[in-house]
Amino acid sequence: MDLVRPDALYRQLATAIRGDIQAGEYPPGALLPSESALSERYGVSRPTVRQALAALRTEGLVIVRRGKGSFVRDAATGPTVTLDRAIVRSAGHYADPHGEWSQVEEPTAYRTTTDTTTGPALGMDEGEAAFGCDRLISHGPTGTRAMVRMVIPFATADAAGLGNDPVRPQAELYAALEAAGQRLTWHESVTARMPTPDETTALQLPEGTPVLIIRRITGGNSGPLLLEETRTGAEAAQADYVITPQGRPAGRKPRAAKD
Amino acid sequence: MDLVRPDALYRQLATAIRGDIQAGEYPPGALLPSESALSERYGVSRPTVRQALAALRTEGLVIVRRGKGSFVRDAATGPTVTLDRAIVRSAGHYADPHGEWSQVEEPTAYRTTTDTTTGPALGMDEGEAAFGCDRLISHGPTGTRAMVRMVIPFATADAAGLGNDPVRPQAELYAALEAAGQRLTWHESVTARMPTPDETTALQLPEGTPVLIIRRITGGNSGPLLLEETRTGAEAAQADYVITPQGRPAGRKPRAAKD
DNA sequence: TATCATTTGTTCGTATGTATC
DNA sequence: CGATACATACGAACAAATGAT
Repeated sequence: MDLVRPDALYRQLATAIRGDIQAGEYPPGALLPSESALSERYGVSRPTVRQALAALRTEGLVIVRRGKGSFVRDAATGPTVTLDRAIVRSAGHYADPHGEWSQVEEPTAYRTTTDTTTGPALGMDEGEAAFGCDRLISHGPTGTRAMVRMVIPFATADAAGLGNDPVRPQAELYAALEAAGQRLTWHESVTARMPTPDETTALQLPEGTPVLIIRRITGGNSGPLLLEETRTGAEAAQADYVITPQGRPAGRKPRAAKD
Repeated sequence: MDLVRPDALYRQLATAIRGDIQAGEYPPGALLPSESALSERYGVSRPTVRQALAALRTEGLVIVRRGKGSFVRDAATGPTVTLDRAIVRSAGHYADPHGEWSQVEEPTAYRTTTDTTTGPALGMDEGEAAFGCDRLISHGPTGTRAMVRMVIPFATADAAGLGNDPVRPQAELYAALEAAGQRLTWHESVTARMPTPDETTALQLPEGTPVLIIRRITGGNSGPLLLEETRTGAEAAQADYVITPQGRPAGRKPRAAKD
């Protein structure tokens, strides 16, 4: 709990609490200390605590109930509604068919551990080891940026023969997994929230715009294999799904005034 | 500038300023009065003014620059990127498989004309006549609300034999269209933005949460037939897409901590 | 039912720092 | 440099919701 950097106090406090949540100190659904307790523990005033909590609230990390307290939002068991869409069959892979996306900076590969979000999604416990890889890419024609994160459990990396170098394109990963005898399944879900400070700068977001979050879980013969998460400014992006009757390829898109 | 209702002062102030902006008193790009000026004009303290401005900021209506002032945001929406997801072959319809959604109020049916958004999406010109229908529904287990809007061109209503009463469930509509010999295709896109004040109240959204917008266009043998748009708070909803290999039904969902 | 302690919500006053012009 | 404007932070007080007594 170093509150020493030349940054706003409430931001430091938000960062500290955010870290505690992601580290599992406050698991999903848990009750955070009261505002006055936090105020005392960190030696700041209650307005400052409230400002920090407000930030975490817009990030969708925390839910506050008057008279009760602040709770860590639980995306899995909490009041989350799932709008199920049609069941479909995959045609191709995750694609950049026109080669319009380019890297802004070199991908960052690292070792990480599953947290309360990624763990359950991958069917793993919290704190298990995995490879991580972050990419910051940019869409040439529009300049829109996107962050792509992949989380690859060690077991998956072994199964696909990736060794210690999981940094490679998605298509290659999928091919390696299928070559290893996996029959792939995808599950994608789309949601949105207000960005974190990091995302605001990395994605160059204008004020007041949410981030669109597209999470894709690749499943194999016996459970989830890997997780990809794409984040991009919602004001300049949409996720498109085309659903056509069996056996017939997708036709022209119905949007005319697009290009 | 009535600040009399039994609502929080800063909300009333935000509403007042929002009204002035929408009334054109402060056009896009205009400089708002300074915080102290507003404080004096409305007879409230500066922290209260700041709270009101913060609310307008999260709504995306206002941008604040330190040392300069508060400006009406120029909603110049630039070009958008489409993240194409690869999908083929439909299995089911738009569905509420568990019957968990109920109507909050009676559906509102009306006649409307296509605008710059709905027109191109339906392959029509702007200003053509169509039926419209708005529903406000609620998810029983969680209380989450959603607004569903349907736009049905007259030609489609005729083709499906709907007459002047297009107010009926989606599944029935789809069935009628298929019975009329249409081979249906769906195209869905998901995006998000900050809610309008109307949406905030109708959907009972907490501050700082975006709305998720799911637009579905149903296509037939010779072009788009109808448009559905679902809007719901992103903090409690996600759009789910399951993609499985051909011929095999979708398995268990990879999220474990769900049920 | 009524009361009470706890917790968040709202509002004020005040002071200081920092960016802009 | 000084004036203006926003950013941050503290302290204080009361209102309103909640849950337990």
